[in-house]
Amino acid sequence: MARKTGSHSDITGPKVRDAAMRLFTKHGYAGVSMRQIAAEVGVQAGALYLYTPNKQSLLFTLLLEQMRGAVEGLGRTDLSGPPEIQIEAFVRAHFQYHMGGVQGIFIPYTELRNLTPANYKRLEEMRRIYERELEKIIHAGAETGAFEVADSKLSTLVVISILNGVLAWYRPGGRVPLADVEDHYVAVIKKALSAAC
Amino acid sequence: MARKTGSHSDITGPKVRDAAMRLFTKHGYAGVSMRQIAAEVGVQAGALYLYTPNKQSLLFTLLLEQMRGAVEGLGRTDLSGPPEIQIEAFVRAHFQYHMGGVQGIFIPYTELRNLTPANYKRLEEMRRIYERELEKIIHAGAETGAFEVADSKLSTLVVISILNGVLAWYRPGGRVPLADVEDHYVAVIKKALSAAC
DNA sequence: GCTTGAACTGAACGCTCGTTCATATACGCT
DNA sequence: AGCGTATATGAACGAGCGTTCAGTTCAAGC
Repeated sequence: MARKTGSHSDITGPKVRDAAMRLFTKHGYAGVSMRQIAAEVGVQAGALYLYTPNKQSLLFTLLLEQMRGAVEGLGRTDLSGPPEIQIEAFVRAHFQYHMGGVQGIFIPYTELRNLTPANYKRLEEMRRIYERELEKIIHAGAETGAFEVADSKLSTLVVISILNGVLAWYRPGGRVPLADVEDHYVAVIKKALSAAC
Repeated sequence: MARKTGSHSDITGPKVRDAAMRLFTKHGYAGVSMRQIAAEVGVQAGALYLYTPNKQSLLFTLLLEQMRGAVEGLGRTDLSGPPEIQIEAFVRAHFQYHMGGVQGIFIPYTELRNLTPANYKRLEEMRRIYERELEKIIHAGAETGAFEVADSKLSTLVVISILNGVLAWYRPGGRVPLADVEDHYVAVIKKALSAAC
């Protein structure tokens, strides 16, 4: 047996990425073997190497696509107007890209630790771009008095961690619809940045 | 060579737990080998099995101690008074136990996925106790009108994820002292639960 | 000082890992 | 219809995995 009927790289390629994405998300990079990914695709392990030079590169590519998508999504977002409006747009853009993707599969940023130093550095730069955008909003809000934040860098870290925290608990098909969760987070973050009542 | 000079289980035992804790936290359960842990302790891999029946049990024990400590710490906390005071006490208790431990090493709850189903179930029950305590506070606040939350179960999830998010980014010795971070989180969570301004 | 048991070594076990490669088959093109 | 190549198999590689164990050494009690 060798090549299978109906096999095509346009089909198998995405299947490989999907399977890797799903498994990395569920079990973590170190907890997933190439043979597991291959089994999920319905192929032998060796065949994966037609689609990726190695396991590390597979993770890196997926994370890179994710980060690029997030940054691009932010680029398409209208971040004008007063800070309260800007922050809402940011939160909604973050939600839309991170949660609205293909059936809510998103490799957590924790997996960045499994990258080689060189690969890590590359993604870290993209992440910085993303977070810088948020920091600008918060800083502007602090200047105008729209927000009450003692330390805008600290507040940025907190808001980012709040947003990423959704990935840790939200599962599609749960009791609360995603749109409601999004609204809830918009409200929470706006209040968190606002002046105390 | 066999037994080493000055060797004693009272010394090696804690060393094993410390090393495992540190490495599991940094690289994740699947990313750490027994030989790595042994090397960190300064011992051969076989010697670890004097202190744990297997790798899985090592993780389980550590996570169990953590959860038990968290629940006990909460038990020692005075959770009386109005909801705004209660929630502050809860946040501070959470911080004190999760961040104030031995040089800030704390295995993230993400590692729960590496437990066997039986072990997972046991810890999940303890976590439920912990979160139930928070939910009671939020629910009480919603009843009295001290908090403005549309869905107290959802708010509980969000607050828990916010609190656990600290572990993802905070590193001891950073720019902002831990006490300031704690105050910041107290303020953020109180505002997040409060009525909109 | 001798004996006994606790603490550890170092080698080995069977497996699984990531990766390579000779080989085989199905597809696309002429 | 037949050729070339894209797509796969399946066996194999060395390395590392978790775990076991016979053997060795140190420490402590009599």
